[in-house]
Amino acid sequence: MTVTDPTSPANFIERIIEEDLETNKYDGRVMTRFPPEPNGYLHIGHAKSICLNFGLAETYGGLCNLRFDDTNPTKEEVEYVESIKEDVRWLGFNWDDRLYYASDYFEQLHDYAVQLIKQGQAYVDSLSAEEIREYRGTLTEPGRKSPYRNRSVEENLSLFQSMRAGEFQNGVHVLRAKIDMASGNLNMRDPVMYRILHAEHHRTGDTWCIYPMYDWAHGLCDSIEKITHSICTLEFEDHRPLYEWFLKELGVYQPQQIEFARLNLSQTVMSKRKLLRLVKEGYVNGWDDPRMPTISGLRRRGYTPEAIRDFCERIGVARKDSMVDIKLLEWCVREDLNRRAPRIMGVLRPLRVVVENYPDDTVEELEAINNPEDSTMGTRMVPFSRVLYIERDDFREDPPKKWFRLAPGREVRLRYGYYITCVDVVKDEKTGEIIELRCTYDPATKGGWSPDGRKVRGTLHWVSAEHAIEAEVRLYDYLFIKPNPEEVEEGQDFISNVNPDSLEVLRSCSLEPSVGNAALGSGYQFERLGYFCLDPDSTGSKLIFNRTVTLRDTWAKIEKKMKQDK
RNA sequence: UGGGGGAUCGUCUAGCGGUAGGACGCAUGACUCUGGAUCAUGCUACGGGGGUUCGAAUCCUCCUCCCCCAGCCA
Repeated sequence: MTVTDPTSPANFIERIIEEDLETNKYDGRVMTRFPPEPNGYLHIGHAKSICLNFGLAETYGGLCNLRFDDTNPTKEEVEYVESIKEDVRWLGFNWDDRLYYASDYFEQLHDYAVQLIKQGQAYVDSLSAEEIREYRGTLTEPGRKSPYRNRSVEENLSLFQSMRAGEFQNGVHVLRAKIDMASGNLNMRDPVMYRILHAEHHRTGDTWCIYPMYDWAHGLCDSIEKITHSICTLEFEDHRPLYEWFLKELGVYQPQQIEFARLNLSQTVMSKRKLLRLVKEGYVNGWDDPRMPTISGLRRRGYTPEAIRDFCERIGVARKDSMVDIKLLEWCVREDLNRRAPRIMGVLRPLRVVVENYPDDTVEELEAINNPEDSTMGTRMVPFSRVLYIERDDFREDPPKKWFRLAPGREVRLRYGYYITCVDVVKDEKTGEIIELRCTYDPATKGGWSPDGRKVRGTLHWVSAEHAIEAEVRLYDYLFIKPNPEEVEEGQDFISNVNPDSLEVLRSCSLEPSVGNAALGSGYQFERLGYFCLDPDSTGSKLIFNRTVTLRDTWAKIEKKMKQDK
């Protein structure tokens, strides 16, 4: 009970697979697939599915295919295909040469449809879309049989042939499976297999004007690819009987469909439709906006594939609807970046500090550790001079209790530098705004140590004004103000929960000179502030950093608690 | 009032007839040249009622609540 068996299955799907392996159900094979529809960008919910499918294949010595479910040419585009491939690859998964498209199988799918017609199990229906809906019945009432349901095999064959040949306009006919109009499962009430769509397909062009529906195509694609475990989300549970019916009636190889609960993440939305709305209505700046839960957004934000994979592992796999706290995602990226990100000093809201007793013609290079978690990352030199910037937040004219940082008369340590004491505060005469601090330093404390061993609680980050690199920094907060954006007043929708302050742009930040050669996307820890990465909007003359996530901020908690206690 | 699923700490998840565990979160403390990291300690959980059993989160039964399905979307 206290020790987890490391070889035991991590979730119910692994348990099923292990049982199948034991009973030799699929000759010891494990074959999965990730089947996105190329009609939008991948998000963190897809990452869960990707990690699951590719991960399962990996742990059981199987393979996972990447298959585009491109059966609806009116919604799908090559652009999405490319972005999906990039995202899966970036996450660290490899499909080798097993890149497939449902459209690769259109001819086979068509032949199988002909077979079903010949078996008397599919028919061409000529009811309109509205009529089909009416005939389908409701949740509590059975459906009615279409008047076209008893067309002869010959007539069905000929009509279907004409459908394929383009002799009809959109919507005139459909091909339906003949199953059971009285079934309690609506999916079994003669589901549509093919519809007429005179549309250009991103891969097959105008070869086809009839396109297979999901239920018809998906199971057959799985069957053709000899998938063993076809993993999908809970809403397809009702489709499983149909999935099995098609394959059984056709007498072809039958994988098993297994459903799991999709990921919901607090403080964000996950449906493509809603994400699209955020983009279209300008609440964010595109699909890769760092506030978006898309893979491309997370990547731009500075999340690492390792962090995302770790997250997907930690959230587990089950059949229960749930909402994962976004704080777990944040913890995962901190955990990863803490180990790997080089540290630098950067001041977001600079406050000028003049060290009065420091010579104004001197610059010292002080040694700083690149990563205290990893000594192999070495050290670097940072310049120190008479005029510095510190963080405005690190100074209080009238400090509260437990304040370790700078205040009039207080002494603090400048990280890797000297101890300084604030001796004067210079203000703008008109506005009263603090524009400069006058300090003195103790030359004996070079490097941050005092020979007399006196205690200094506060350590501040800083940059030398003369040497600083100016940069823009974008701070991000949650996109929605509520953990569950769907929780709204009557008559409102999730848009009413958009956080108006999810983006704060700081245009004159000062960073230590060593970040001048920062590489795109690589993460840094700005000491005491958080993790940041260079944004692709950067140009040669202007650096732009995104804040990936803050560091844990104990002081903020203390301050918050003190306010609450009052 | 059809069909299909699901209910375990605040959150996610383990458990598969034998003392309900882990992670995140939160709280407190230790340590620290990042109020970071780390470490330690703690935190009102088995939806409810019956039953079987020496023993039930687990098996049976009744109930309650939640989710999904009426696209020629996936």
